[in-house]
Amino acid sequence: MVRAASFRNGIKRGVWDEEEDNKLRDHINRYGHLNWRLLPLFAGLKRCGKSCRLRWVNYLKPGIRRGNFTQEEEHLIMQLHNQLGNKWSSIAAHFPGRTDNDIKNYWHAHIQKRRARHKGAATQSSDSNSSTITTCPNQNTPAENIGVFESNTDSDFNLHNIVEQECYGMDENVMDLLRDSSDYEIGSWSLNAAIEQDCFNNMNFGGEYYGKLEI
DNA sequence: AACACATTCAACCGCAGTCCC
DNA sequence: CGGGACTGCGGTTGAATGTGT
Repeated sequence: MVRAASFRNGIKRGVWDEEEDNKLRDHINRYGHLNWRLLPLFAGLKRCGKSCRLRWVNYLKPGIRRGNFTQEEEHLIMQLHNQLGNKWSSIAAHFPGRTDNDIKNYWHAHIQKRRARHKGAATQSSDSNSSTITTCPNQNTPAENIGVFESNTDSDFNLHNIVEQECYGMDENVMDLLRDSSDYEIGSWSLNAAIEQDCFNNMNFGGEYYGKLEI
């Protein structure tokens, strides 16, 4: 899963081995990293400074947290991404121990792909689904009233359909939040949860797209 | 078992911003 | 002010690993 080690102009590239990690860790623990360009020279590494910095920042620095992201973390990533865009370092600042690279990878590997899947499914389902939604968009409804959501769970119309059909110009991140809800098929709980998390307010979601949702 | 395709994630690349002379 | 050196960031790559056929 890593690039094979190779040399170019005397500089080693690719995967780091344990000995290199130890050299880098020991050197920084002793002397710090005031100058990344000169650091490999003094640490006895055949790497460029950039590579050393990346290795330290993403993997060797104490306190780095690895492993799976929790659902809460994923939701927060989506919220922050909506606010900040692809400012991975700013997003990572909200996750102690997580690196921007980790979050960026997670975003591309999980969240974006899931969206693509959902979009594909939405196209298919909307073709065969004859349900219609009546909304009152553009009512300039205050944000605190946005969450009004009336759902008849006996009908075949539920949050799933709303989200998958993307009928409201709904923000992608909000849709992801709703999709992830355990009672996605019913919807009311997850919408409330999203409201509780201030998703709508934070995402410039209020008023512009939603009035009262009537189904 | 063997192959093909998909996924993951560590690492590289290029660019922009900052600092210093 | 201009230019070079350096750092940090975001986009992208590519090889190992996983999964399906």
